[in-house]
Amino acid sequence: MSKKLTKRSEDYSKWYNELVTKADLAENSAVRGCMVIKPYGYAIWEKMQAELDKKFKETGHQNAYFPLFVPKNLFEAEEKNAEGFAKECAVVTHYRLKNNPDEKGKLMVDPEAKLEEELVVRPTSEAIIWSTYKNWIQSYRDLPILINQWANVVRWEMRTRLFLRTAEFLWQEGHTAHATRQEALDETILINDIYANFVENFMAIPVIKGVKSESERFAGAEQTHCIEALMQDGKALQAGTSHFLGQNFAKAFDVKFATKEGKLEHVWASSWGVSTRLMGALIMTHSDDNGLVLPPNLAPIQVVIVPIYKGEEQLSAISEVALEIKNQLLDLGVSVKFDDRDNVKPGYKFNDYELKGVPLRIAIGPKDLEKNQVELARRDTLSKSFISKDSIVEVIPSLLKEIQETLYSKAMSFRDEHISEVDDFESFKAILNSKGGFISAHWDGTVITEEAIKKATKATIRCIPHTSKPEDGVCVFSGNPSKQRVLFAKAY
RNA sequence: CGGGGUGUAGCGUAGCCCGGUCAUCGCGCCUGCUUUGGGAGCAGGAGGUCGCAGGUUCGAAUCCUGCCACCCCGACCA
Repeated sequence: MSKKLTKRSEDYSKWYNELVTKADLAENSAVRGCMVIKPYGYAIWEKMQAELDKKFKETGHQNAYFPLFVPKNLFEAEEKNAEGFAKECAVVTHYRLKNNPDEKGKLMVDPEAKLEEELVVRPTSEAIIWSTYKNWIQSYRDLPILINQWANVVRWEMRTRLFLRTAEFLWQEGHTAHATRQEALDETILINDIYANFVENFMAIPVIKGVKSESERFAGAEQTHCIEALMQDGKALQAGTSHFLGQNFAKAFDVKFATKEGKLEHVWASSWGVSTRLMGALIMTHSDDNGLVLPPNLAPIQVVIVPIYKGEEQLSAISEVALEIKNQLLDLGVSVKFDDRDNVKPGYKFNDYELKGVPLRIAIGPKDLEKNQVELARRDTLSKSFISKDSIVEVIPSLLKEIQETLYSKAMSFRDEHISEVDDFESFKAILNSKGGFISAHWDGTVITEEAIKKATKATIRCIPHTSKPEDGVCVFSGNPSKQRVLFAKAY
């Protein structure tokens, strides 16, 4: 196995796969289309979870948990939703195995143990949750219901990719019920804003907020709000979605409530989610040929201290200083690792922590002890400098903050450089195939045109941005009149 | 599900056309010594049903058939 990563510019997919496995985030599982998230990767996910969970609770949401299995008759209740997910459902049909009489030591599915009602492994939980909400809601006094669950879901995708599209993935899904249309709409937008703030401020990934076109909308939703990010290869990635479900699920599951006036009405709903796919976005937005680059807010290790020494004596002298620094930083809430492993050399450690994206590295050797200094290296810029040992406590926290901001603004300028305003289809195709990124173009609003563009270019409408101003123009494909620009891109 | 490719030690691989000391090499792992300011060196060592099941043959990693898995490109998707 070569020590260096494949270069990003040479083979983007290969670079990505190597990075994910070599940085110890995750690996392919022996189970088809599934992945194993390793401790280092999971630590990052946990930080993301904690931050999001805090935001949900601050806005009045509660966590709960619903079953993994959805009886088929419940699943099919909301027709559009069922239809949208039908092709990718794993289904439990039996509940027992038995010894295979023809092959010793082998098991077989017991044909006697066939389930009368098949169980769908949830690809999303609207059905099971709404069948439950039916029992929880009688009056306007029971509303709103603001519930989130952290769970795994299964979608039997044809082709999978670490973090971005696995057969099983972890996510949070919120499911809310409201008395009025407006309240449900407000919730939908509130959550999309929470997602945007989280992804921008914590993950340092700039996003575009908008709504999906009809054909890209969640199955069973009236409106799908989303945040769209741009990866370094010029492809877009849907980073989160928040759906306004109207009364579709309430009608499908017959969920009604008595209003103040004593009338019976169907409740209004939203659902929303982000998944471990965000890990993919994190990796693809910031990383380089040396490996992962983690924003300090999400880095499980923010600072690593590497000693450089000959012999026991030097090591113990350096350790003393290193541990003093470590404790000072821990007191400031900075997570620090002192790597005093003796079986690998400093150069190995330097490369290893660069691969793992640790934002700051402190190296301490005998020369530094003499000069009362340390060597400080930034992961994002790969630059090194010497700072006085006594200034560490001031420098590090502000530097971590600076790195966080630098990563964001770097990603932001890359993103902005890759939004092209285009008015004819030839340039549309040319730009899409040369520099990629988002293409802001007029669209006549029809599904037919959207389909035709997708067929011709593989680009889809990522969203109709909230910032898109009304502007008269003609559709880049059909030449029909258009009222505003939308964003196209090739997407993951 | 269509088109292409791959399966050899924990990882990455050579060998396959042309069957016969062919199981190769690198990384990693173990032991010892020397090393330590950007992926250490030397010496010794452990580790393999050559994806699975059949077949052809005196003899199969190599040829044939079937199956399985994975990867890439389409269709599908967060």
